[in-house]
Amino acid sequence: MSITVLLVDDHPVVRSGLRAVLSAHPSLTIVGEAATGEEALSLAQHLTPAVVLCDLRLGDGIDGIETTKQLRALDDAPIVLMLTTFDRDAEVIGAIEAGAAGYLLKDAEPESIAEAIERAARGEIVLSPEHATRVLHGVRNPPPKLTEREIDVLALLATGATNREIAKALFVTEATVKSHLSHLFTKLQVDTRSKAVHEARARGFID
Amino acid sequence: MSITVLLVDDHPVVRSGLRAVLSAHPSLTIVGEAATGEEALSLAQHLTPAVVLCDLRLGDGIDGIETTKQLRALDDAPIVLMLTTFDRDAEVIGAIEAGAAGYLLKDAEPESIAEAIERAARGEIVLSPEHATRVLHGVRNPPPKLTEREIDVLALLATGATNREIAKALFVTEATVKSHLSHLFTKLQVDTRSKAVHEARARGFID
DNA sequence: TTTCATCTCAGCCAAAAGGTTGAGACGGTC
DNA sequence: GACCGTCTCAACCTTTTGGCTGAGATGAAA
Repeated sequence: MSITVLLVDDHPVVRSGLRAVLSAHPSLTIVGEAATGEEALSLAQHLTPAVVLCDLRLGDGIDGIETTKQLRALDDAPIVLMLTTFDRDAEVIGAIEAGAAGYLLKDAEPESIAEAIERAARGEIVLSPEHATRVLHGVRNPPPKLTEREIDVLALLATGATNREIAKALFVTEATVKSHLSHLFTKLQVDTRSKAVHEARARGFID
Repeated sequence: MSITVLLVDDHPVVRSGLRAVLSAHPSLTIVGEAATGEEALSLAQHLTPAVVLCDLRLGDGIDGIETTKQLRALDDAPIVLMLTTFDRDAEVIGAIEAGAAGYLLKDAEPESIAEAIERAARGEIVLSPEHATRVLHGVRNPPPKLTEREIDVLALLATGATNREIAKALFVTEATVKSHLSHLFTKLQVDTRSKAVHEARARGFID
């Protein structure tokens, strides 16, 4: 009995590569490909694959995390494995929270990708030791929840904006910006704007 | 007469994808694959491919730019096409300066990748209109040359370090750090450390 | 030799950033 | 109604940053 797999990646070349690599395994059958999250959801409903291999970044439209959430909410919910180029703490944790059964790096060997799919299909959680550690750590030290306004400030901060510029852009006073910044610093455990940007980047809050 | 192509990418999946996509074109013949720059140089000498399709980032070892330089210095120098996920000004210009005949984004359609190889093999320069514009712009506005010490400071700056921390790390006084920063600001045409980091990132000086 | 770039450092001053405390308004929740 | 989180703002103060000018040491290049 072959495991049915749906590939989701916005890069045609990567899809072809995965298809080439995985079709060498008789235990896997690729039943479809999607380039966007929307397409993935539509195809998953029609094809009811056992496993969806989904890129975290999907160009336009909904992202991999959101796609995963919606896939897992389907009636015949497939097992979802996230595939990505980089590994960021916040994203790994986000993927697991969204219902993904695992998180794979694209530079993995073809063998280990196939093996991961098989293990996931058997109901196992597939994480590298480092990822597993970080997910557990993330559960113990949950990432701080930033408010909408704080994220607004953070986004502008990352562009190098001064408090005055941020204030003007958000239609508030500098005092308000400083207040948000103070909270951000506390939540991110830093004491300068530059460190805040660095930390936020490391944690995956910004790109 | 088929165009011989050598694939260079550190991701096995991407190599398989390119092979699958390009082997559909009878005018192209893939004669080899390499996962590192060193391997690429060795194979290029033995296989003398007409075109080398080379990823810009190659994990460990020498990077795509350096690989390109060395490939172009060979006796039977192949035409080099850079393949990359992101497009950064400094990298596009760097690739062209290193002797690459073009710069392709990985999310390109398979058709356009094959077409680009054919055009490059005919001696054309393959750049998207936006890239061409930016390369020309880069020639008119050459990117500022940063000194070693300035890059040291920049690297620490990007981690959110204060002047005092940078000074301590580099075994100089804060005055010296401020001096380097002043020069950096002038060269990057910014006026705050945060903007400097943002600008340096945008220009590809740091990741 | 002279010139030039680089790296180093100093002092001065104004502007920006950061810490602290406190507080009003609003909406949702218990 | 009381409580809490969020967003908003203010005053006060210290530290950090950035602009400016100037300058000594070194080494490479013209």
